Amino acid sequence: MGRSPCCEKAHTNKGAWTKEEDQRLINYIRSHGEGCWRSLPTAAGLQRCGKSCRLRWINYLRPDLKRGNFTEEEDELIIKLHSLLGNKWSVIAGRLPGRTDNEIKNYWNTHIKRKLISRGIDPQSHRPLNAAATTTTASAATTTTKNICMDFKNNVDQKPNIINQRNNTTDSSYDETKCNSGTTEETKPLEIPQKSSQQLMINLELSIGLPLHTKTDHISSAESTASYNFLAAVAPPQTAAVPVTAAAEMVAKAVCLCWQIGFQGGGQSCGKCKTATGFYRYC
DNA sequence: AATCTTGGCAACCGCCTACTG
DNA sequence: ACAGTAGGCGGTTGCCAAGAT
Repeated sequence: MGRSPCCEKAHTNKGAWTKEEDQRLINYIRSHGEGCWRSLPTAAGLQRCGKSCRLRWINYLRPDLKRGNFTEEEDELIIKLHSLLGNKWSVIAGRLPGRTDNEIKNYWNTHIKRKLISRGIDPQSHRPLNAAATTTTASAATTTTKNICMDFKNNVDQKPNIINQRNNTTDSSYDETKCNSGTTEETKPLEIPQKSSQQLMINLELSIGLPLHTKTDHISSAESTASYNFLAAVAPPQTAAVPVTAAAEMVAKAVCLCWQIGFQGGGQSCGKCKTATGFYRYC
């Protein structure tokens, strides 16, 4: 049983928006800005539900929307982020400037799912299809954690890369042999295999877990570097623009996963993670 | 040419969460 | 502490265009 409707349905239009309605909404938001969606329809002279206005604006009318097909890079980014975050479309959309959660969700359901299946990868678990079939009973959280394969194999020149874990192709499927279990303790020495130039793409591999460090030593160099690579790959432009050394230092100190994974926009830590001593903790 | 099927996408619905009084 | 509310999110639906028969 849900809440009562957010507006009086008897007096609201439904279905496709007309050009006139679009123009009214655009005009109103241009002069008054976003916010207070409940009162917006009345103020703007629209016979629409506030939610509907918000959706229309966010998904279709916003001026910063990127129209057109998704690029191959965007595809791979979505796949990687989905393997990390699951169906957190809004969070994923936050890492793709100009794309909306609805757009990404639709694109996932219509294109990427098929693409992954054709690669032999289960779109939900991001594992090879035959393997996924045996692990479908695992919880979503467990699956997500297990699928996170931190790849510390960084290039000397810090170029981000996606590393194929099966056949040296661009396939991004999960490989048990290169990831440890759901725990995040990185106890084994890090291997640095040779990679071909074709593999120099975006490194979105990330490990999530509690650090085993003290305040002053709470992030390993490997974690730091890998986190930096992830940041550089998926952070918004303003964050990516931070000089390499400065960014690495920031990552080494500010271990706010909300920020690094993308729960926060604008390259900021979430605030809740910061302790009285100025260091950050996982939250 | 007409009908059926399929794919893509915009929009809606219901639930959840954060905020406020 | 609690209830009410608005905003936000993910899942689902329904419409339409394009392709197949």
